[in-house]
This record gives sequence, structure tokens and C-alpha cells, in this order.
Amino acid sequence: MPRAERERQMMDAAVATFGRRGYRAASMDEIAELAGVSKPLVYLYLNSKEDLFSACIRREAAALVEAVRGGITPGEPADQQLWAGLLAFFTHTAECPDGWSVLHSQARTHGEPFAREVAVMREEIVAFVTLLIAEAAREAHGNPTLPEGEVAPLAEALVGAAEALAVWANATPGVTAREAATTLMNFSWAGLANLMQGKPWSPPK
Amino acid sequence: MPRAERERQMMDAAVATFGRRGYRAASMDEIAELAGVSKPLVYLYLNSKEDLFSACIRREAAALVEAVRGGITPGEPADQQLWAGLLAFFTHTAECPDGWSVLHSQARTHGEPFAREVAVMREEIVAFVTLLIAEAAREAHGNPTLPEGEVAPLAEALVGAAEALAVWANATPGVTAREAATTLMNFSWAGLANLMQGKPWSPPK
Amino acid sequence: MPRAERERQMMDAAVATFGRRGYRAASMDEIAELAGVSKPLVYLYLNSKEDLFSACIRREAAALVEAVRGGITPGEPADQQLWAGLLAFFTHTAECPDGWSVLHSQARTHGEPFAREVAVMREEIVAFVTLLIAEAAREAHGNPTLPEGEVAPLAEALVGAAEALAVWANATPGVTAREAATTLMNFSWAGLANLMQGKPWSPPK
Amino acid sequence: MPRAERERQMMDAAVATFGRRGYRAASMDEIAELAGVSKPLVYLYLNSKEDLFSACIRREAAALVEAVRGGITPGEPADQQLWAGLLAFFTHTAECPDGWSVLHSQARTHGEPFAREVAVMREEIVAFVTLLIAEAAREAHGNPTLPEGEVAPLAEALVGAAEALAVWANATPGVTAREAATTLMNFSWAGLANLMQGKPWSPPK
DNA sequence: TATGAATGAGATTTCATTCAT
DNA sequence: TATGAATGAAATCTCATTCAT
Repeated sequence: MPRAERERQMMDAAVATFGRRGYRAASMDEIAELAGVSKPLVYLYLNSKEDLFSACIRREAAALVEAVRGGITPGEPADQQLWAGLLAFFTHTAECPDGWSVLHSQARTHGEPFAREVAVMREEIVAFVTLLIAEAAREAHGNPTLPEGEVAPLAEALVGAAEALAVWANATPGVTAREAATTLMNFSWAGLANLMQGKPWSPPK
Repeated sequence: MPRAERERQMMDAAVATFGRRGYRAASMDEIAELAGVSKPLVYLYLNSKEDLFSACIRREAAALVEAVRGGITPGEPADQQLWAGLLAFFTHTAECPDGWSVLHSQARTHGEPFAREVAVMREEIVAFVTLLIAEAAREAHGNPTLPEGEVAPLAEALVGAAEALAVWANATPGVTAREAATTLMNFSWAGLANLMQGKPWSPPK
Repeated sequence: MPRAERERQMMDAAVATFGRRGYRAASMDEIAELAGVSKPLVYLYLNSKEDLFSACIRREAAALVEAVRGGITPGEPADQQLWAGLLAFFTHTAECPDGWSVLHSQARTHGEPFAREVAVMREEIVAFVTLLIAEAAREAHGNPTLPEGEVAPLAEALVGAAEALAVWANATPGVTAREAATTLMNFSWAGLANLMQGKPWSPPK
Repeated sequence: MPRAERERQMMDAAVATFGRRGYRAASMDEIAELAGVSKPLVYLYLNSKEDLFSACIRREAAALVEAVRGGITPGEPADQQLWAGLLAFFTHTAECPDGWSVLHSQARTHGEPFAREVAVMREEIVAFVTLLIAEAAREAHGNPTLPEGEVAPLAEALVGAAEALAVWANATPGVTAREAATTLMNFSWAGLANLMQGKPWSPPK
């Protein structure tokens, strides 16, 4: 069997195992058995448990970014792009729950080598959403009405809400990607629109 | 030293260690050393690693709920209550980052005994937010304009966004609890208000 | 509470625990709890686990020897003495199963310091039985018909059979001491009588 | 080295260690060292201390039964069969003192999983001896003179005496298997013969 | 390309034992 | 006389990793 395919088998097994058990609780024995190969072969190809986990993170991150990117049509109105991106995001996380678990739950809770890998991808997505929000503001008024420093936290909140909804949708039977995306658009876009029209909510006192 | 105080020391050390390393990577040796006691004493008082982790989850969950509940004045307008609750939430998670990590990152990624403990608390908070949203709709129009089944996902999204912002605020130097709460109110409340006025965002096609 | 009584309580608890669990599996915690005292008190009075076990062996051995000795009337015919001794033996082992377990099962399986304690008592009993057999031979013929070197193994076999029957009687509901003693007399005495009349069983070839 | 042979080495070491130290006092470290392998290999092959002990019991029980069975020629007169069986028994227990210790001393003093394993083998042997006694009675008189319910305790006593003599023979230098078997035949067979002729020993009063 | 055999290091847990009062 | 508080040492067991083939 050619190396590339064997490697894919092993990574599939690793993603499933890491996603369900967590990095520490997953054992190389279990991964090798699930992949249907012997343990030394896993080491021959993937080098170490750390390297294997990193490889999983990179593969799943790339797949997620690819899925979202593929769902978007650049040049469309900002809300259409956000909608399309969210739909692709929720679709992908529903189709690959183990991969999503690796990225969201596991990689971020197991210290420095791994957290950074996933942070890179996340920043890329936050940056894209930040751009969309600024673009939307431009579309609405021709010039940015939102101060620069306020856009980033909003994008952070939107991405955070999307992540939480993805977990919730995976854990709640019967919730479709389209419903999740609609909920989040309703929840966020109208609020953003209000903000852009200079009508922020103001705290008491 | 009296037992109660020693127990508190151990739990402090355990929360710090579990919060930073995760359940599996945290070792009882490290916890005992950080607490300044011998390992057998930890077992004598807290029984087992599982029991210790559960005790940490329960203590931190109770403290968080207590903090949020203490920040709210019942009877005030719904947006005031939400604001106060978020402020208390972000203040508490900023003050107890390890406890927050235990609840948000660690407890939820390590299997059934633990996930359920924290799910109970989370459902309590989601239920409270659901009530607030419904109440706000009543305040705005005198009768519920949002269909029952749509409120729960919105509360889920709001709580999810709050959780993500708490993580982000803890990881980003210089972000205050007040700023985080303001961002989230801006992000969500205006959007919810729009929804309540019957102006949902509608997907294309 | 006076020391002597406390000590007896502790030894009772120790005998019960050692008898049921075995020397290693019995924990000082369990013994102290069963005795209704704190662990340091056990150490204050009985010194160490080894010493406590030795003390149990000595106490139970003395009680057993005392019981057997008290059942016998010296001067009676040898078979009457043997019968009375066996009856007392089976009665005592049935009344004190934990003590018997300590002597028979536990003390002999846990290495040198303890095996010797119980060996002393056992040799005393074997010597007594040896005397009885020789005496019986004299009663039958006026002079020893059995060579000296053959008496000891017979006594050993008789005592061994008694021990095994005691274990069996304790483990088999409904078997009385009188039945066990009768079985053993039937099994052994007639055989011994035959031997003494110079009619040994002879092996083939 | 092939797995089967390594496993045999480990079991040899385990039988020796369990036989000498007892189940609890034997440490897996000691067993591994005596076998000349690392501890993890013992666990890889034999699973756990409990499983290892059970495996030892089963192997030694099978070997003992096999040895006794192999010494007997079915169809011969009952006393010849008993003699041959005892000879084989004492020969085997003298050759495998550690295995005999595991079966007789250790397995029976350590709780339920183990006691039952050895009880099965013992019952098999007691049943065989019971058959022999009944057969002998038939050979002597053509019909059973011993009531059914009395044969079993006699077999129990005979087996018990054999067990005790095996321990004694192993502990007493210079005693051969042939001598032990002769002693027991002398001790028991003539007595049984008397019984079969309807001359039981009768208790006083 | 692939694996059966093997291990060093470290995890949780238990227990006999002692101090300070 | 009596105990609550505390620990050093050692047990069982797991796991990432490598060697020889």
C-alpha cells in the first residue's frame, strides 16, 4: 500500500481518537489498532505522538479553512459572504465532528506546541470576519463608522459565538447547519447593522 | 492545621493545576507539591483524582453562579439585568482564570462524569438568559413577538459568545471586564432588539 | 477503660481481620476501626503490625492448646483420650473460626517470624498424639510393637487429617464437632489398631 | 524469544514467588526480575497480578491432576489404584514444592476468585477417592457396606491427610514420596478395611 | 514496507507508622 | 489514656518509544 494512503488512514484514526478521547487519554496503541497497522509503522511515518497530533491539527485546520473559503464568493455583499461562510462552517463542523473536536476542544487545552497551531488558523478567520464587518460598514455609509479598535472584539465575539453554536449543534440532535447559520445571522447581523448606524447600546451610569 | 483549611489549600492547588495542565496532564504529585502537603494527605481528604476534579468543578461552578447571581438585581429591566450579569461574569472569570479554565476548557473535554457536572450549571445560566430575552420582548411590545423555539438558540448563542469572549479577554492583556461586557451588549442586544421588532435577517433564496 | 480490656478488644478485632483477610491484606486502619479505637492507640499498646500478628498467634495457640488439654482426662485409655481431645479440638475450631484461620491458614503462609510461633504449638500436639499412639500400643500388647520411627509420621498424618477436617467442617454447613471427631476416629483408630497388631498394609512389588 | 517460551518463564517465576511469599507479599517487580524480563512485559503477556495468579493456579492444578491421573492404572484393584495415586501425588508435590504451595497454602487463603479455582480440582480428586473407597467396599463384600453419606467425609479426611503429609514431607528432609505414601496407606487403608467389615469405632456414652 | 518483542519512566493509589497535643 | 494530622516508601499498572528482523 502506498505511503500516502497509509498515512491518511493513520491520520483518520488519530483524528477520531484524539477527538473523542483527548490528547493525553488517546493512546498510540488505540490509534494504531484503529488504523489497522502496527505501532512501529505509525512511528515510522508520523514520528511521535506530538508530531502526529500537530499533523492532525494542521490537516483539520486546513480542511476547515478550505471548506469556508470554498463556500464564499468574493465580491458579493458582505452579509451574503458572512452567511455563506457560516453555512460552510457549520456544514463542515457537522460533517467532521472529530476534526472539529480536535481543533476546538483538544488542541486549545493542551499547552503551547498545539494551541499555537490552531491560533494561526483562528486568527486568519477572525481577520476575514473583521474585514467583512468593516466592508459592511463601508457598504452602509461609504465610510467606516466604527472605530478601528471596536471591530476586532466584535469579530472575536462573532467567531466565538459560531464556535459555541457548532459545538451545540453537534451535541443537539436535529439541528441543521442552515438553522445554526440563520440563528447566528439573526443574532449578530442586525445588531452589527444597528451599531454601524451609530446606535450602540450604552451601559447605565 | 484544621482540616477545612487544608482542604481549601488543596482545592486551590488542584484548580490551578487542572486549569493550566488539563485533567490528564495534571499529576497528583504536582498538586500536592503546590498545596505544600504530601500526596497521601490529598488522597486522605479528597479520595481520588476523579473525586478531586469533580470537587473542583462543583466548587468553581458554584462560585461562578454565585458571582453572577450576586451581580443581578431582580426586577430591573431585562437589559439592565443582562448587563449586570455579564459584567459579573466577566469580572469573575477574569479574577479566577484557572477556575474558568477548569469549567470551560477542561471539564467539558473529559468524558461523562465531569461534562455533566458543568452542563447542569450551564443549563441554569442558559435558562436564565432565555427568560431575560423573553422578558425583554414583553417589555418592548407587551406580548411575545419571538416564537418560543427561537429564543433558546439565541440564548445559546449569547452564552457561547460570552464564554468565548471570557477566554479571549483572559488571553488578551488590557481588556477589562467592562469592555468585554460592553462589546457583547452592543453585539447582541441591538440585534435582539431588531429581532423583537419583527425584522429578522433573512437568508438568500 | 483499663488497658487489659482495651488490649483484648484490639486483639479480638485483629484476629477477626487477620483471619478473614490474611496478614497482608488486613490493614491497621480496618483493625483499629473494628476495635473502635484510633490507630495510634493500637501502636501504643501493640507496637507494630508484626507484633500484633505474633500476639494474635500466641493468644490463639494458647487458647487452642488450653481447650484441647481441658477436654482430656489423663489416665484414661488412649482411645478415650484421643476421642476427647479431638472433640475438644473440633469444638474449639468451630467456635473460633477466625482464630483457627489465623493459626492454620495465615500464620503458616507468611514466612519465618510467624510460622515458627505456630510450629511450636503444633509440635506440642503432635508429641501428645505420638505418646497416645505409643501408649495405645502398650495397652494392646504390653510392649511397643511399632518401631519408634514409624509412630511420628502416623501422628503427623492424624494431626494433619484433623486440621483438614476442621477446615472442612467450618466450610461445610451442618457438620458438628462430634461428627467430625467420629469420622476421624473411625478413619484412624481402627487403622492404627490394625497396625499395632502387626498387620500393616504392604505396597506392591 | 518466542512468546510461548517467555510466558512459560514468567509463569515459572510467578509460581516460585507466589509459592514462597504468598499472593500479597509477592511483588510484580520480584517476579519480573526472577523471570529476567521487564515488568511491562509481564503485564503485556499476563494482564494483571490477579490474572497471573489465576493462571498459575490453573497450570499447577492441571499439572497435579495430570500427574496423579498418569500414575493410576484404571481397572486395577482399588487399593492398588489408591497406592499408585498417592505415590504419584507425593512424588509430584515433592518435585514441585512451589506449585504445591500455590495450590495448597496460597490459593486457598486469598478470597473468592482464587479459592474456587483450586476447589474445583480438589473436588475432582475427592470424588475420585470417594469412588475408590466405594469400589473397595464392593470388592470386599460384593455390596456396599458403608452408608453413602459416610464415604464422603472419609474421602475428605484421606485427602486432607494426604495434603498435610505432603506439606510435612516437603518440610522434613529425608522423607521420600514412597515413605509418605506407605504411611498414609497404613494409616488409612486398614482403618477403612475395618470400617467396611462393619467394625466402626464407637464413641463412649 | 512492515512488525513481534521489549522497556524506561512515570502515573495513581495504599499502608504502616509517627508527631504534637 | 487517647487522637487528629501527616508522611515515606512501595505497590500495581500504563504508555510512548525502540530494536531486530
